[in-house]
Amino acid sequence: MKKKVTIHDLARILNIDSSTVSRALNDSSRVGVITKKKVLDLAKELGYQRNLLASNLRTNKTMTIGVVVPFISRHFFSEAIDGIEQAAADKNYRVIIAQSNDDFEKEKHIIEGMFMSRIDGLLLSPTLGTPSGEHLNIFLDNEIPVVLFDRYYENARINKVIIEDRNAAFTITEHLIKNGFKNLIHLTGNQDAVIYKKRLQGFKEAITKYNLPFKEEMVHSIPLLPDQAINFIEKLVESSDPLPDGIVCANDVTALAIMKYLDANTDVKVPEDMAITGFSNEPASSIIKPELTTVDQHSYEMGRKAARMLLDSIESNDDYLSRQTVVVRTRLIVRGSSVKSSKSEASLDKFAVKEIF
Amino acid sequence: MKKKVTIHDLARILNIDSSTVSRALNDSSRVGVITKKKVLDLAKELGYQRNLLASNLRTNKTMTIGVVVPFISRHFFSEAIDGIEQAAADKNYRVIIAQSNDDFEKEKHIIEGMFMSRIDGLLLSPTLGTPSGEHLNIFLDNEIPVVLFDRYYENARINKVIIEDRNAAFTITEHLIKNGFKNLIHLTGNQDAVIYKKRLQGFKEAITKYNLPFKEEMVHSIPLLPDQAINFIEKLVESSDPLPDGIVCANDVTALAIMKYLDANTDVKVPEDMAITGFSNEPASSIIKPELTTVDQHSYEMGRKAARMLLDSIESNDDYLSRQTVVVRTRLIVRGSSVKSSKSEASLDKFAVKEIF
DNA sequence: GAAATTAATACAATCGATTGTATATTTGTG
DNA sequence: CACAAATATACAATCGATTGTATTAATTTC
Repeated sequence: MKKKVTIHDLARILNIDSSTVSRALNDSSRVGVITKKKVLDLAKELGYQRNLLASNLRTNKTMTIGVVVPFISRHFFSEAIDGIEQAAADKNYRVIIAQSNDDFEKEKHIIEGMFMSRIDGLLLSPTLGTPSGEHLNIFLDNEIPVVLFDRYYENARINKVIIEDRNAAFTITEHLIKNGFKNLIHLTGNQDAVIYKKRLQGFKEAITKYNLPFKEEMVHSIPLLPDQAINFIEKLVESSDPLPDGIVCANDVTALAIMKYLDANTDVKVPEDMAITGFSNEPASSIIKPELTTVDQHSYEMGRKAARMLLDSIESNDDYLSRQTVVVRTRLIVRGSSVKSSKSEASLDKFAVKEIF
Repeated sequence: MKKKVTIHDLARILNIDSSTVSRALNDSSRVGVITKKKVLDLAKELGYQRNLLASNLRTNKTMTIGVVVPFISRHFFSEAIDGIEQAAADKNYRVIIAQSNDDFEKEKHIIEGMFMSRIDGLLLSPTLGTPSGEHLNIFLDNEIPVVLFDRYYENARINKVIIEDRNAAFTITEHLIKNGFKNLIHLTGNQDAVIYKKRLQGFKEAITKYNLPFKEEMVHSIPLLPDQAINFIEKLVESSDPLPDGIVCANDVTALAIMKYLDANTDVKVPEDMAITGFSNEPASSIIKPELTTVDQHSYEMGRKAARMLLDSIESNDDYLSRQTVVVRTRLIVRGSSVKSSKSEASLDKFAVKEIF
């Protein structure tokens, strides 16, 4: 690897001190216009690029925030990242992104790496099933701002931007009940994850509110991935008699997998025989037929809010300790998978959207 | 922000020199076991974390590679990133990811930032429609390895990992022709982008080979995004009489949008009245009904290969100049959108998969 | 036991940029 | 013109870690 151009090279060539070069490059008023021009011209000519390692080391600031999410490919997260990048760009911060693949050890490793790289702040949507965020202590102990988004730890005193999972799950379940589906089950994920716990609560509350019988067997907890969902629905169809007339899934990918399975391998029609709902509004949920009723989480907004909160924390070291939680509104998106075509609510506003809070 | 623990803090407390602390932390044989243990224990106790800015500055190595893609949410890219991360982890390299949103200025900005952060190598899938990679010169001039993947510049002497776009497009078009679709059109993107140019070539070659008439009107070039595709198909259905009986789309998202549109707003049935094919095998392409015939690009493999190539370049400074191009095999995935259910090829192997190259 | 090795640690320079202080030069003021 | 103020630049320390060289202490060898 070749030696890169440094301010010292520029200084030597121009016969001036490197401090003057540095100030010229930073457009300081302490350098004369002629010298400044000479420096800038030469820098351009030689392709000088500031060494951020040196610069950041000296200034103790990297103007960089780290973002760690479970899967960058999930629509929710990639949209959120768009929002984060927007907010960061507004304040001239760089963003570095990494994914944990929902693997706690990987998350820990990434976070340590980011700490060692001295990022100015961290945005994290943590691995599911990790009840406490102790690995974040390097950041917290060193007073480097951290903001969690979407996923979070129930008791940790960390800034966060979240949705009202309980409420959203309540509303989507209520929607099913009002549309005549009364024999519901709930497909949920790891109950150590707050978001799934809350969604289950919402489901249960809706059942209870409408005086339907709640039984533990109505709740099935599995890793919320497509193949697991297929295993689940396969067994359900074989064994369960009568079948439930509605499944409230805690995410979209499982809902989609179930719909695909039912269509390809059974006579069960969605929504006539069974309604299906998801959670997150992945793009594929409006590709499938019938389209999937789901909850939109305003991912872009959420990312932007979380980033703003983080940047505020970074720039005002003082009130950093005032931990806050921002709750982002969600939207129920009613689509074909949950309304029998004859139904009134359905025909009236087939693609109804309802803000939940 | 609090002062972070440094090797000098550890040195002062233990009454030894910071160089000894450094060597102890790096498990050098030049430090006695007792001292080593004392250092390690204290480091743990105080939560010491190496400052990579300082370390990398001194060693002139960051053990980090940068990855820049147009959209991290596209299945192809996120899978490729998985492959990259795997290959990098094998060699203890960190990966930082950024997305250009297919915006050249943003890409340039990101790349400059990565250069200033002194990454050891760059993996890039560049913005479409930028015919030359001059902004990569900072890297090339400084002999920092760059590997392009999927998208590339036609004439640049840069290592790359690509697919045989022409061949793949030829095969998918040929597949349509063999299945009785002979009045085909091609929906393509920006012709400054090599990949789309090659796909068009492949389309044209197949048409020619089977002695079908080729007319320029058969090719439609638009920004390959869903809403643009809907505009296109809307006008096509209105104006064109007779309609083509097949559309070869240069990517999946436009193919999906077209299928959705036809199903919701017209009587045109896929594939009976019109076959549709895509390119890239996005997850939604197997969610839609009928499922979408498309080309799989072995994205994970491609990412891994590209990363390996990059890491090899990084670790052997000598033969860096031997530019090479690796071509990854593609697979034709035949699904429902291109085979009339009565057709023989269809019934024989409905979900046929064919390696192309 | 004295000289020669080896082991363990200290000293000091360095990576590239920033920044407070000092110095030299120019300009302005009465 | 002499002195103060402003301008332009140089000097030197610093950020935190690494690393070549020097020094001291401990061990081995004959």
